[in-house]
Amino acid sequence: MNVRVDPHSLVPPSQQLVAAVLDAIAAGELAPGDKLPSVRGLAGEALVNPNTVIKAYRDLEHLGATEGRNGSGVYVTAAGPDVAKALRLAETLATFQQAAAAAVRAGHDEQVLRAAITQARGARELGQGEAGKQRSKA
Amino acid sequence: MNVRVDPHSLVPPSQQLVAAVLDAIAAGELAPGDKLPSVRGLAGEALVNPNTVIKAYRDLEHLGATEGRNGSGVYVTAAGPDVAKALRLAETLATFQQAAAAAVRAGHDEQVLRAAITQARGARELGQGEAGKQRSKA
DNA sequence: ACGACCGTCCTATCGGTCTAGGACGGTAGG
DNA sequence: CCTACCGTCCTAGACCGATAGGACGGTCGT
Repeated sequence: MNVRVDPHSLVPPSQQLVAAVLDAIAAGELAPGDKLPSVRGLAGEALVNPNTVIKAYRDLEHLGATEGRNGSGVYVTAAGPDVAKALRLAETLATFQQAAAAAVRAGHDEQVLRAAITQARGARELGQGEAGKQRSKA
Repeated sequence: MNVRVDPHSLVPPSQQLVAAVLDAIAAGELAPGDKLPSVRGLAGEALVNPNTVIKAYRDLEHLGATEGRNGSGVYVTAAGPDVAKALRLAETLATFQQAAAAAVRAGHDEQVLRAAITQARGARELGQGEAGKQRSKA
């Protein structure tokens, strides 16, 4: 799972962790019933405080994507993939609309923006292969 | 000028003010030599602290878009429009690329995204008329 | 000269977030 | 049973940005 956390970003580390976990669930990297990394383990890997991971896991539980079992671990719920995908669809569309409006307002040519989309799709198809490998290996 | 500041946003109020002023300069709403709103006036209008406006004005001066004259006011520099346009072009393209990549990764159809661009362009052409009126009136 | 307005600076405080470190009880495998 | 690991909670502190309020000197029209 992608656990890179940028401490200089405007979006707080805990939210970056939430997004990373949701991405992993939506991508099928974490399936329902799978156990998430331990609080201390993920904290060490992402170089953040365990309390920050706790907060992220609590947010994920409130979203219904995961459930924590005391003393055992945090697990992906059956509804996890649906929740993660729905959230990502809504969020990314909203931010994309804002970004598109801002870019158009700044004077960017529509053709340049379309090219950026095509480029993003191309870059995605390359990375998609790796994700599939990781899943089949798990 | 658009001085709406969202206190709940992740981007700090001072940066929102910077963006709003740059937008106004890039749109021609504020021409070189024009005086920006007073620190206290803008603070009252945007419902923020005068110190927050001071910080925004200082950032704008560092960018080279404005210059403050002690006791008189803050004025748009000759290079202001160029600076503002260049900044907006670079910033909006970067955020657009990120948003596009995220949207594609989330599974959005390329056609949906293209439609969002077209829609943004349509919305812009409507608002552009007002901006032109305001400028010709000034 | 005077008064209103201006930008600037200063100190103190508050709120949110992350960090630090320790403690508790539950779970599970040997 | 016992040990290791787990999630959870707590207190305390640091940090950053915005807020609050006051003070200073410069500018400009009258």
